[in-house]
Amino acid sequence: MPELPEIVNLARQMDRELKGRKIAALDIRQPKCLNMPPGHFQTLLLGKSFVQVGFKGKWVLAGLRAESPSPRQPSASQHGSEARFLLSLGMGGDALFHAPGAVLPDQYQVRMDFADGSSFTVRFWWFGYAHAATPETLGLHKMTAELGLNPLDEEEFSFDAFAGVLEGKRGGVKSFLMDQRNVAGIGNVYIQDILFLARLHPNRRLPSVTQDEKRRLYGAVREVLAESTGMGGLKYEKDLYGRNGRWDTTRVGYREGKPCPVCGTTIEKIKTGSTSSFICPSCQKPSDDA
Amino acid sequence: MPELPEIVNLARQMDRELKGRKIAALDIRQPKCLNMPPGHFQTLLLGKSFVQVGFKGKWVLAGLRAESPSPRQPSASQHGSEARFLLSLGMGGDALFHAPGAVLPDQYQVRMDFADGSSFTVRFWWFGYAHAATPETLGLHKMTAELGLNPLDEEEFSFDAFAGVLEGKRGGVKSFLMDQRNVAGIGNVYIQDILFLARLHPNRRLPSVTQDEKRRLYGAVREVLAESTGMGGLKYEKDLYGRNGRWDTTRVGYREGKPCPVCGTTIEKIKTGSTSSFICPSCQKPSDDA
DNA sequence: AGTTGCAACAGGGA
DNA sequence: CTCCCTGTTGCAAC
Repeated sequence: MPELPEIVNLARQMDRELKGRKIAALDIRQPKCLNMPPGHFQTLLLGKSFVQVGFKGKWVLAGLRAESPSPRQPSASQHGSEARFLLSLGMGGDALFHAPGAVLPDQYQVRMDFADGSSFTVRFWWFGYAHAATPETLGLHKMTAELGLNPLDEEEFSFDAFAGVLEGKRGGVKSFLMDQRNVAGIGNVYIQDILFLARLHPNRRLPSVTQDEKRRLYGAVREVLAESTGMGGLKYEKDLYGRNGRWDTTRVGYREGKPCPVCGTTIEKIKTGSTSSFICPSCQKPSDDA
Repeated sequence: MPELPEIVNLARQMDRELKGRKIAALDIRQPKCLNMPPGHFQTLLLGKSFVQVGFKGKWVLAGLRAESPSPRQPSASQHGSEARFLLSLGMGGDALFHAPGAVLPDQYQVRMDFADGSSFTVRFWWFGYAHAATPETLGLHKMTAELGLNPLDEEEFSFDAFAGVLEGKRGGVKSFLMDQRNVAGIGNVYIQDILFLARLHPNRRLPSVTQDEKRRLYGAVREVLAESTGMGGLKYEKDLYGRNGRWDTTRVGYREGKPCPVCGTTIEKIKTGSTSSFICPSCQKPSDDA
């Protein structure tokens, strides 16, 4: 579940399903994916319950709290009672909920067992992170602290805000959108259809992008991400219950050799920096500077 | 007098000529070339006498001291009595000594008048610096503090030291030698003949440079710089007394269209990054990676 | 299919 | 023909 639409849906499901569940046990099979020694990680999370689950870019951010021994105690006196759980699926993988008694998968990097017998397993295909923090250290968590605009938030991701982040940048349009410090949540899947809809070549230099093209790009980001989010994310990715999404890269992404849905020209796969891009050479012409 | 051979000769002459001379007045016509407000600059240098003059890369470094009011006073008690004068001619210019009564040039950025009526003028063609420091702040002077090996010092610039600085670097051989943090004093004039003698293309990647080629490169650096230093520097540059040097770029530097002195092939002028290079396309073949 | 950190590189400015 | 600073790009690592 790499990119923003999948993360949004996963976080929403986790919020509903995990809220109130108390972490009774932690099975950490790959300590390397943590940001601290396993013992410290356990100390931070064990015995705490999920309060709410949200997202930030490609990260799931969960807030947990220890159940107050005396409910009338003011929260200020509950030292160390709050924690944050931060999850990044990296290049893919899944995060699954298992009802009490359900069969657990063989492979996972981290497993949480809840007090009621249900479980939560996290499996990475490659390079994922299961991090923990306190409210105080959350700001020091670089991978989430420096994330840029949330493209699904209409207030935050206004056209003016988008144009403001673009201001003065000189690189290519693809590397700009994939830099999580600018806009948070776009990866190498959704970028393909975004650039196709905006009719921009991936290597197009930002200084030459016109106001009209900025508008198209802005609209394409919103359209593609909202569309997939509404369809439960990519059809190749699984949600919290192992169900696949319904969105497919129906335009150009990963469709080399097939015809462009607009003009019929054969879609090409090209190398752009260290990543691959899929373009319609007719709809997304390289510019003089691209 | 941009590069090391000219600076070495200038510093040597300044050491002999200026030693003991006391700065009686300072005429600062271009405050931008200083590293502090003119008033502070004057406070540091006025009334002090040159003690010795040396060099570091393309910089002339002079030590000055206030004459001790009581010669038997230990130096530790003479607070603020020492100063450093740092001079960089940038892309060219001259630093001239004028005997008492001599006619001064019309144009200069900084003029020093000495107590005996003699003078010293500094003129930049472009971007030069006349800086001052105390013994305490000298280490904070980034432009001189981070300079690398002195290629004219046989002890310091041993082949092993040279190979040590090369170790692990992955860029091109020209940008390596022109980076003053590696070896200090080589600019775009001497680099041309150095690379020609070493038979290396400017863009040759360091990881592919063989031990033999490293030896050739090391020898070429020493040979070219020592040769020019012994001839008083470049024939287009002037020394402290306005006299030109005798060294010319006799091999390939700035000789596009003329024949290579070794094989007769026509010398080419090529763009290498942001600087120009002059090569014999036959003697300095580009490698697979260059 | 991702992110970091570093080295190398390019552009603008003094 | 110089240098510094900044942003960008490429590479290796996890």
